[in-house]
Amino acid sequence: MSPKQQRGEATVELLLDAALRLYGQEGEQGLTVSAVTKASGVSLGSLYHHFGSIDGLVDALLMRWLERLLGEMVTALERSRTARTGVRALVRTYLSFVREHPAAGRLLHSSHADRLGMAQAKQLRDTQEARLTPLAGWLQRHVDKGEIAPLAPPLLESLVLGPVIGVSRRWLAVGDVDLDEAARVLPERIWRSVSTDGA
Amino acid sequence: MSPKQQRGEATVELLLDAALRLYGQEGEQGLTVSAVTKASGVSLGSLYHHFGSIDGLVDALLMRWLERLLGEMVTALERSRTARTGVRALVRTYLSFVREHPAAGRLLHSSHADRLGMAQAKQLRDTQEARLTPLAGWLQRHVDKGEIAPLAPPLLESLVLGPVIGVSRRWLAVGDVDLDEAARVLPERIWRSVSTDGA
DNA sequence: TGTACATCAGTGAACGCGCGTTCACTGATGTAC
DNA sequence: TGTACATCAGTGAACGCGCGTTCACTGATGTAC
Repeated sequence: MSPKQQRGEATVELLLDAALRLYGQEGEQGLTVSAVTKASGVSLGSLYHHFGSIDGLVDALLMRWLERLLGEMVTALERSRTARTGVRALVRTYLSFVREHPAAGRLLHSSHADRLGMAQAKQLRDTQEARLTPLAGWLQRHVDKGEIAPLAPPLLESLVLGPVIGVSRRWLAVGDVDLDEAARVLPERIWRSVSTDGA
Repeated sequence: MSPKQQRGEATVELLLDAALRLYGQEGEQGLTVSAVTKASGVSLGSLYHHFGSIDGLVDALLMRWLERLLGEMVTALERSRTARTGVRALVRTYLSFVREHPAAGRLLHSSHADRLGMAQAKQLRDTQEARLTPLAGWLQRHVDKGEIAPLAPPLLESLVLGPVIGVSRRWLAVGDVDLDEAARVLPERIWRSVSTDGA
């Protein structure tokens, strides 16, 4: 799957970069074989040599950016000692990632991502295990400590990431939301929704 | 746009129903002209007579179901007196809508919906004005009363609907979440995140 | 009530276009001896 | 260090398929007089 010669890696890089650029400009319908080859300057045959199909290329692109996002989130968590600072850091990390990589953000919210999550849930979890294990572990520790409410993990995930994704999608699609304000306000309110304390 | 003879309405109904059914079974790529005509039994020419294009049909389908969802949410709100019961009712209404109409839920979360929201934000707001005005009014009233935190409306919307959409998407795509548990747990936790009270 | 006529609704063959993919081939790279 | 060779990487013409759309036409409906 991965190139065994140096020039191969450069080609793969050119293709993935061009694909993301196109996705940012044109959306899903911009990701055609001819558009990607033209934008990257790489030949049609090379694309097929490295990715096998256009879906293979898109899957690889998704994986690459999912790994980067998860990597940043794990890093943010590892710097946090309490559950509260951790949750707040997650929220801020996600928002700044999307601000910095809007096209990647769009991609990760797209139906391609859903399709990948559906078709290859197991494979995805294997591939991203290095990222997901620390996340799950951190969560479990703070649930055990009684700081985070003992809900099913998907519910906790939705409570934390749901509003962040909502704001991100809106910022990307409509633009009528202030990311700075969101980064100021959301972390504490989201923390409230998953903490054990309170009302 | 809308049919001027009775039999026209029936045809439109057949087409929209078939399209939703296909979308539920096959996803976006199932929504082709030939698939819709075959599944509906309606001729190709009739489809173009009523909708002008396949995108026109999909847009109409989206509008129809968006209106139904918003309608149910407005109804739920009108039955609620306090901000807390209102927010909780919104959450539960959304979840039961998705449970009852999974294909429509998928459609409303799709990139088609984003595209519509982006391209026609203004037109959408005009078309759905009858639904959106009561929602915005309800929100403003309870912000004024000091029950709901005075945040920008898109942020409030994300805090309330974000987790619900997150859970719905996950239920639709992966299925590893219990909607009953979500309906039990989420309303109160979401309420916490938007209420003025507390920590 | 009857008739003429404009409009609406429905039909399906035909078209062209752009898509993803294949394939036979050339050239570059790295390795074994 | 030199050479032979297997493998990897890159190339682009060609293909076929399914897509959305057009269009000339027939039939049904409703309305005016």
